Amino acid sequence: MTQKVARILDVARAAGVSTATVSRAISNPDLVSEKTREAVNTAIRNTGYRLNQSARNLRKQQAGAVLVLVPNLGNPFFSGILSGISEGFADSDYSVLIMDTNHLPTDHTGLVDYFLDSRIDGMISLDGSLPSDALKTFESMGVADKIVCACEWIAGHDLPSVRSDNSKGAQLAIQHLYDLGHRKIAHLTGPADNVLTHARKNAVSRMRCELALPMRSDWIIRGDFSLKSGQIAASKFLEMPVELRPTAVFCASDEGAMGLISGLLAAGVDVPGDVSVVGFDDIEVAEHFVPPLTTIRQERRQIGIAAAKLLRDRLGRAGGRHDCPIKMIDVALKERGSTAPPKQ
Amino acid sequence: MTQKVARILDVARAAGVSTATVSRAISNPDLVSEKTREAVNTAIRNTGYRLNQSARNLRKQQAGAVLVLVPNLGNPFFSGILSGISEGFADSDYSVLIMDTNHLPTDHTGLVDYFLDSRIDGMISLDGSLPSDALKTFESMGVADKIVCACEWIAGHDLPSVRSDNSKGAQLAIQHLYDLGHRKIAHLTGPADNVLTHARKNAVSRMRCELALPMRSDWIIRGDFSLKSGQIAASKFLEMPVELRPTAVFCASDEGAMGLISGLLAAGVDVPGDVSVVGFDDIEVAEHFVPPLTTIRQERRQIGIAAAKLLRDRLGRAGGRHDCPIKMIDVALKERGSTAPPKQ
DNA sequence: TGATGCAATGTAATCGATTGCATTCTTAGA
DNA sequence: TCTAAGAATGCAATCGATTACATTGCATCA
Repeated sequence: MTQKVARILDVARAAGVSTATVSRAISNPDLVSEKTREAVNTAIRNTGYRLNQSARNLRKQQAGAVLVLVPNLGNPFFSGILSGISEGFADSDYSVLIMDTNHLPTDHTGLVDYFLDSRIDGMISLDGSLPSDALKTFESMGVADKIVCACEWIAGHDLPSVRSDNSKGAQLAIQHLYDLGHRKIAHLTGPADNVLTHARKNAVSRMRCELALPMRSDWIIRGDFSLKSGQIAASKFLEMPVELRPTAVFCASDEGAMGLISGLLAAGVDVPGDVSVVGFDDIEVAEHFVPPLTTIRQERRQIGIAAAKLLRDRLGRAGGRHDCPIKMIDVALKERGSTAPPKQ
Repeated sequence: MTQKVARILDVARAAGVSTATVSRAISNPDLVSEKTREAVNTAIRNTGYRLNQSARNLRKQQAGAVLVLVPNLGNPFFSGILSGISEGFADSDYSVLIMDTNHLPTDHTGLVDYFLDSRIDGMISLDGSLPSDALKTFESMGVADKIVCACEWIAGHDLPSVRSDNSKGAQLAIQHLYDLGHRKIAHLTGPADNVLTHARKNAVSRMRCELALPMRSDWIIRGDFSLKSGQIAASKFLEMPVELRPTAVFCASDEGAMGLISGLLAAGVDVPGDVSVVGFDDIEVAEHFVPPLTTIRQERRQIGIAAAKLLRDRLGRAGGRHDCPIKMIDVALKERGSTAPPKQ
């Protein structure tokens, strides 16, 4: 009843060749003759043969899996990237593991084990705050060249990475507000220790100089990308004397922007009537929000695909090479309903 | 320089025992003497030995991984469940793969391959809409008893599952509105073909009878759990003649509720002043929304942990048994700012 | 004609752990 | 003192694919 699954030997017998030939027909079709290849394929079909990944992995000394490290799975921003990564590995022999760094002990010991246990061959980190210790361990284990970053990157370590053009994004946002006529422009930042926060904040500062915009220190509002921090920003806004309030806020994340807008609307401050708001990310809900959010679109799926490609390249190679490509993905302004010219 | 990683044989030599003993010391400590066990452990520490999972998997004819099937990774509702599942497998030798069914071909062929290729030993599906064909294939392959459902379940198939007490949730919501004084209560449903939609809608109907609530067919608003469908529901609401409008809406999802509220607020209908809204799920943003959302809390993390436990039990057993436990997780009403007594 | 090279295929070792069976050692009971 | 049972351990086959190396067959060229 429970018929045994076919092994490579069964295929070999059915095709009248050796297991070596079957193996080659599968992984290196060029090495076998046209005729044999067909015989093998027929035999595979007839026997219902399926390659045993464990056996292959053992023999090839690989794990057949890669790990994606996500700072917070609950953040909808990451789904598109994961989707792209999955797609990028779909036609490969790698499985994609996903892990939330929130669920990891803070020292990331468990993570190191994954490599050590040869459960994964490589890693894509969407988390720029990997502890330096963990990275050093990876380096000493010789697997550091099997790690790539996406979206965020890790300051002080030369890891290949794929990222959006954050400077350009911030530039586009400020320029858009400027073109609408805004001059008093505030910035809601991300968390203090985040690389994206710096990149975006610096670009904002540069634009401020360039366009000779007025500046007040409380127009830099510290946030952390979250909805909640947006609401807090709203109360800070409301505390400002009316004449000192900015007429526009560029937020480093869509969630922050949405929280801010909710808070402002609830207090009777109209968006975009009284204040214009620009977000960053273009997460799914952005265009369904009320008002629909003007934001900087990140091509999340593309970032994922590019990161997958980058890692696959490195997995293929012998390793040891220490180049560190940085792939920049373009961003674009999505003009929607949350921005308008300032009241004069 | 690049020292070879220690194999079990190296440990055996260092401890002065056979590989069999080392293996037993690791996987079945009871079988070896106290003394040997210590010697082996010391040897493991000294050699820096790490078990090679591929080798173990090959020998034990297992994959060492389970797959979690998510209908839509972009939906923040699932993150807590994933977190629970990860936690439930943290102390096991299983890796957790996560896959979004959106990225799968609609016939789920790729999925079937995962089992066939012995890349996974079992599966947790958060998606109740797995095609029957795929399930039949699993049955004929004899792996159907390695599948459990969580949150959603699959109508017409006897799979073990973990789910929230949806009826109770709906009951609590309606009762809460009733207690506040509402009688004209509408229901924003989920997508038509979803098991949760039915469970919640049926419970609503039952409560309507029980409490002798008035009923109009347009008080059942068809939605699909999404933010957008909430906004659409808002326009439907606004189209109703004022005297026929419900004074409260129970939504089958938080996102739907949030979309609805946004739509209503934008049109000048106050929540909860003019209409009370109750959600379902208690996703993270719910309590940060404006107004904070009254909702039915699902213990997502617990669901995940329970599902992991259920699957681990079945992975341990020989298989073939055809019991089908259903674990019900309790829900609770979270009273927040989106509900209030109706205007009289 | 014989040597040479290349393409196609086969043989068998190998990856590293697990485990059925055999063996040795202990200890209790007769 | 001898036997038997049970505990502890070792030996060696095994999981299923890959691949270094060996072999065969054929075409080409001097």
